[in-house]
Amino acid sequence: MDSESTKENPATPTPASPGSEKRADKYQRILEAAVEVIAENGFFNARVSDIAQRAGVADGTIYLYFKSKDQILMAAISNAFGAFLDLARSEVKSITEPREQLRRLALLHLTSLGSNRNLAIVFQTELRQSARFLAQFSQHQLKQYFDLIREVVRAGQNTGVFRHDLSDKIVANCFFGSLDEMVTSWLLSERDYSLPGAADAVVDVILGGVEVRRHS
Amino acid sequence: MDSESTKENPATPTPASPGSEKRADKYQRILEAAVEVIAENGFFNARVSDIAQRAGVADGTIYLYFKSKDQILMAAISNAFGAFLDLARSEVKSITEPREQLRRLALLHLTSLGSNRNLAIVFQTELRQSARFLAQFSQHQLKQYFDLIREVVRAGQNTGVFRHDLSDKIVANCFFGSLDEMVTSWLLSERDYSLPGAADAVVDVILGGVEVRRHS
Amino acid sequence: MDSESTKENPATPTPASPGSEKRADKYQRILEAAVEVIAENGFFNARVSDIAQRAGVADGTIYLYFKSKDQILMAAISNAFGAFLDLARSEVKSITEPREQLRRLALLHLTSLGSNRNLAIVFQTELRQSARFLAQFSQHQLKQYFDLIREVVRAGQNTGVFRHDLSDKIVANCFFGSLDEMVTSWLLSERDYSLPGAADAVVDVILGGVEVRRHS
Amino acid sequence: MDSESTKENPATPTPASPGSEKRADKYQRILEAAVEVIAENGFFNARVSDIAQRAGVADGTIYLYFKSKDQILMAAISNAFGAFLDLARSEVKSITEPREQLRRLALLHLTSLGSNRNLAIVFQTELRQSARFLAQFSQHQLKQYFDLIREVVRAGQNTGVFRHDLSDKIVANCFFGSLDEMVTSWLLSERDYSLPGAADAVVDVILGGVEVRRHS
DNA sequence: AATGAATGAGTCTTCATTCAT
DNA sequence: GATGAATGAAGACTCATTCAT
Repeated sequence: MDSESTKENPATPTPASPGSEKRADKYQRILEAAVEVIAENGFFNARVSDIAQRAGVADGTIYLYFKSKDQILMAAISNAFGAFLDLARSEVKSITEPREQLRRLALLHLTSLGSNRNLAIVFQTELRQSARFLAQFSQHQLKQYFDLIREVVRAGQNTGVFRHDLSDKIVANCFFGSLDEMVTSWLLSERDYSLPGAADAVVDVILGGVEVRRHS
Repeated sequence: MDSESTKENPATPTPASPGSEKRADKYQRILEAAVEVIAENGFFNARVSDIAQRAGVADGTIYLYFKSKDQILMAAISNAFGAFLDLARSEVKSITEPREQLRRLALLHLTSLGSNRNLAIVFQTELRQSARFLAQFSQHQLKQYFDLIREVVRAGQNTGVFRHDLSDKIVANCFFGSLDEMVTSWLLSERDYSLPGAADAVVDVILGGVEVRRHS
Repeated sequence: MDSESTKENPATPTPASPGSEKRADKYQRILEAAVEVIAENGFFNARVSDIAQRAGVADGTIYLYFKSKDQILMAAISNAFGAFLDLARSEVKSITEPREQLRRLALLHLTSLGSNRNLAIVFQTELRQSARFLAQFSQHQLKQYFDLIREVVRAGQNTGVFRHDLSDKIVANCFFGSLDEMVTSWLLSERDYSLPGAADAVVDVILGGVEVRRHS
Repeated sequence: MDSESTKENPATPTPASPGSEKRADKYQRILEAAVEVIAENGFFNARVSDIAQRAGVADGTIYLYFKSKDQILMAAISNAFGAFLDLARSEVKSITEPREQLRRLALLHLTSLGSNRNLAIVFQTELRQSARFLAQFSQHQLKQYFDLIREVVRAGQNTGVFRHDLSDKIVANCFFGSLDEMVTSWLLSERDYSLPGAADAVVDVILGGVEVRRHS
């Protein structure tokens, strides 16, 4: 995690030299192994040799696909989040009602992370391990997710279903922060309940508020 | 969560032998140095010798006060958060109106972290660096903060000002998650705006919801 | 010691199976690439894959022609020095006057290394990198060069043009050492002067000595 | 031996922080151990852990005294050569006759390296391992030795005992190269003869030349 | 014969921790 | 109690060599 080593573009969803299907397969195996090992030990305590072993390759092979240990985490997160972002965009496009759009996003968010505990751990804990990492990722991909949410919010405001007196940025922060905290809370609990099942409740709070609505 | 606010709180582990004031002073200096160094470099890249230097003590002296590097981080967080928790409890006690109580908590949350950037970094990123740390902290201290929030929520429900159809746990998650995300977002931004100034807006979303209220 | 001069000489180890001209060609290309890469990076920092790339062959192909990285350096030096030795013997044979023979050897020595900087670097620095290499080379090939010089010296002594009170071994050492140092010195300088141009001056010192000759 | 790692000043004859006599002692022990291990294995094949073991310290201790493996070699050579250079200057100052001065320098040169085989190996082989090393060392210390020789030569020319038609630079190269080659040759031989014993013979060649002096 | 992806042994360096002073 | 020199375990990364294709 030298400052030097984080300069490069973290998003390399494809192997350096495309090569055969075998190559792409090995790339994926390493990525998946990395997520597992990192989830179990944390990034700094994860040994490259453990990732190699889990992926079923030799230590040196890792470096045919990734420049450094840092790059593995970057790639794993970029890879997974890129897929999530595509899904999120599809969901939003498939419907037009802003409230329903937020509901779908919440469900996708909780489903995606609720179905892959290791990935959830990496997202909720490792991603934030350093301000540097977070800042980089934030600027590249997380920002796009926030922008998507903010667009939905602004659309809702324009349609007249959402309040105009709220900053779309703050609403997006509340929406994302609430979901994020649900995931963290779920991870730290016994996880004996369904995370996606909480989507409606969260959206209910964000949309409807906590206060009792008086029919004044 | 200023350094001033840490004078006395039950969650702060005291030095092995209470000893003189000098001892307590050195203990504090190490803790403050740790927060600075960790905020600057991240926990894993922070060297114990750097913390010692910043605190103005020898490397070995650190180990007269703390068992390990891990323990320093734990103690620093416990120490600061304990002080915060004391303040939070005072605020809640000082008034009775649940909506105002939430408002005060939000303001305290954002003020505490907004006034000490290093501490904010440690909370938002380093604390979460590993599931291990987070789990420990979560069970011991964060839970008490959540419980405080949940009590306020339930009180509001009992008073009839908050909706009964919401889980206090989920509301607490949304409340905390929203504030938490505001802090993270602020850290990653240029920080050219006042974090406490956003407290009302966040509470407004959580209390009033995003949807336009009809039948007014 | 130009690449031209290496066509045929007995000291060049030939490929395992003589095979086609293509094979011999590839062998030569690897050798030349090795000298270039080693001159640029030093033997230990020269990677076999770099040599392969420079030679336009695959990494593995190197090992069809050479047993190990060490062997490449040995072969490259043997190859080049063998060619030089052939030339040196021809020069000596072509004339009979000992002083002129030494003069021709000096000129050949400085011309050969002065016209191929990479080879000069390999000779002056890489060959001596380890006592192991130097000892091997010294016993096999350099000794023949020294023997040639010593023969000339002894011939001169027998003819009466050279002093009898000097050990031919020490004279050979001085002759070779002087030339050798001229090359090293030239390599480390800006190389803005002609190395062969210094041949006469060196021979002048060795033959005539530094002292002013009285009784003239 | 990265290009980066050779930028720093190679001459650090004293420990980073002076400290006690013990510290200086350990510094010397490491330096001596380094010369031994490097002489036996060559610089690239010498392991830092071997140097540590030979010096009777832990691996990590090496790095309290030297920045890198490279720096150890640099320091060892600088250290030894610096001492030699001081002696050489003393010798030259102690007398005034140029021929005698050269004779003393030759004797010192061969005695110094002839009495410490390991140091001789490091000088004759490791020092030249890379043009980079050689260039650096050459510019800083070896140049001073050459300058000393050249001054003696010029003094001799001014006094009228040495020929005026010779470049002092070339004479110095011949003088040094001859001695240097004597050492190399001695190292590669069985070393069953005395190296200093050859000093007079070498000086005899350089001063008197190989040609028979005719009383024309 | 040629390839080049894969291997895995090898090592420099860091730094948390200890302990003699 | 305080020091800081010393320790030594640990691990990311390189690259000569192999071998299935």
